Amino acid sequence: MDRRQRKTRDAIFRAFTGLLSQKEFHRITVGEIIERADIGRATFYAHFETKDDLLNDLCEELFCHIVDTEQSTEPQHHHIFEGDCSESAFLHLFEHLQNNDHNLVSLLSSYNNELFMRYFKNHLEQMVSQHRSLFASRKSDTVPDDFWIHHITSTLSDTILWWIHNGMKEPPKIITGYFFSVL
Amino acid sequence: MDRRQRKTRDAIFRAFTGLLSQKEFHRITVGEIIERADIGRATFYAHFETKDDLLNDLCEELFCHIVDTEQSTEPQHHHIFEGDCSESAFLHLFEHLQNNDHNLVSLLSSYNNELFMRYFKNHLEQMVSQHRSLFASRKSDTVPDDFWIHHITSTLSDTILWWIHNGMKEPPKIITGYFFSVL
DNA sequence: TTCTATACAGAACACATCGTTCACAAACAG
DNA sequence: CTGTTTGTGAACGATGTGTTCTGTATAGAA
Repeated sequence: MDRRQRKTRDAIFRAFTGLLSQKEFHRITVGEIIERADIGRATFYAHFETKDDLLNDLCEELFCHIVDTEQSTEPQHHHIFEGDCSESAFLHLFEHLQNNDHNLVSLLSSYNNELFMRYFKNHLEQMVSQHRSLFASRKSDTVPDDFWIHHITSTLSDTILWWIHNGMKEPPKIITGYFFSVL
Repeated sequence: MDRRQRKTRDAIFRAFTGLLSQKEFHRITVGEIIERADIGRATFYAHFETKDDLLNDLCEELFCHIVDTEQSTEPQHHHIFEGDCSESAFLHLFEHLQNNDHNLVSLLSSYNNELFMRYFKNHLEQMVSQHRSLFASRKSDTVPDDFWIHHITSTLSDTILWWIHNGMKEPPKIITGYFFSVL
């Protein structure tokens, strides 16, 4: 990819995430984005069809990034964590949010938008499904499987949002404990 | 209140809820609303400052309605329900959604918006707080009170949304059962 | 380095939507 | 009937959108 393209694309993303942490998505104008990114109007539309397109691409990028770091750093932590080794995946998620992914946290804490939350929950549901066996013992026989998976995912998502909105005061280990305590 | 005011106000609400079940809030224009409500542009702005204002008022109206019917119909069901009598409040909520409140269900099932969900969750949190004692025995000592209340509320909200998005196939009693099974 | 393709700048454009204004008509209350 | 309130319809400036154009600068290949 052309170096120029990369530069402007990054500039647009930076400007956009900055604005997203300040105001709701639908209150952000293309004019603000290009002013902050210091690019021409036509340039913006050369890269993205609409504002929604930009948001889509940003989501893709953010969650690609999460998956990458999860897979690359998880093995290192496996032997450090002294509990159930499958639980470490979730502990690691909380740690990652606290230490690395300020962009993601900033988006989750501010005016969240529908599309972004959909991406987020999809990602969490994938993760929960992968570790399904971990929760099997906690499941009551009276609820169907799809409801159960949905419930775990929702609880994880709501726990993360509660944590972030309360300033992430609790250390990741404690939050992970909360999460498993209520299941 | 003037009969004319009531008529136009209702016409605006009808047009607005109809449109809300078809498309996202921020894609709805004032032009569409007044065309569907068959009123003049100036009339709309005589009743509501902005589109957001209209949404606000609609939310107020919807949740006032829920509270009214809850309080008026609950006593009749108390002696019919054979389980714990506090659980009947939640059973009743599910029944009410299935039988009476098509407007609310339609809004919850379609493109939901931030403001509307905030109202909804606030209402549920009030309800959960009122019946706090019902959940005390299920609470683990390791989680703090505020997290516990938040978790119950989220679970209730997510259960309702899951139910609606799956076509409300399960009878209210079953769903109430699911809700209490996962706590 | 030189050449060529392509990305960007900057301005102008038509278009849609917003929220306001005003003069006039219709419905209301006493 | 009479004065007041409410709705009508058209027009307005302001703001944002997405496109188009010409000229310039830069990347990457020869």
